[in-house]
Amino acid sequence: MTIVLLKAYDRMLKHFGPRHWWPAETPFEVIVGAILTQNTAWINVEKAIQNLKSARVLSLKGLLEMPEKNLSILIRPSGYFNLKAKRLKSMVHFIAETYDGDLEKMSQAPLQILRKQLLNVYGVGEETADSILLYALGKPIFVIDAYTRRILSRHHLAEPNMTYAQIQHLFMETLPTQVSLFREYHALIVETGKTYCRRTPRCSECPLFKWPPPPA
DNA sequence: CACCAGGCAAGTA
DNA sequence: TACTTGCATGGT
Repeated sequence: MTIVLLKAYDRMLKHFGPRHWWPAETPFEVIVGAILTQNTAWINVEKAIQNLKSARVLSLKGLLEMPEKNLSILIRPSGYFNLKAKRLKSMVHFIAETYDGDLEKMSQAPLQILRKQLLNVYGVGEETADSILLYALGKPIFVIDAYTRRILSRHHLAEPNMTYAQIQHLFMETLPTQVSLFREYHALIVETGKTYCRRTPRCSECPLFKWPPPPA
């Protein structure tokens, strides 16, 4: 499995080049984006983020002070706006209360402690928690998303009914524990997924096509 | 027009 | 534990 995953990485890297993810200017923006992108096309998240920037509230203090109702109007383009406004509020309250609003301080905490705390925040599940840990806080944990599942499944490397933890272990017990690798690998999976592995795929042009084991 | 996009929580059995 | 459903905009 080690060779298989590293080979897949090489192919995607050669095809797309380094991604330098996550597409955000600050760690705080990563956290906001991680919540806004839940089951949502990134293009719509960009519009919501831009609205927050234009309103000059894309900061912990800005979101803390803004009424939830106003916030929901700004993030409207990202969909589920009432729900996500509540989730963003929960997140900034958690950071303010637990780490004094200091992401630098937050990133000093141990990975497993942080992960449990994040999963305890309303609106944060495993993927969102791990995205924040890896891309905002620099913690070595591998992010599993819909594209990861779909790509592995189509190449017969995993069953569709495997749990998040099982897929995550597959990567983390196989790859060297390195933040830069985990970041780049997941970024390449998303790029490959977006371009070639949607529900209606373009397998023949995918960098992982005709590579063992091939898609059905 | 129908379908889908980088999930999650709450409800049901 | 293992499903099902609501949440919502914008692009194809």
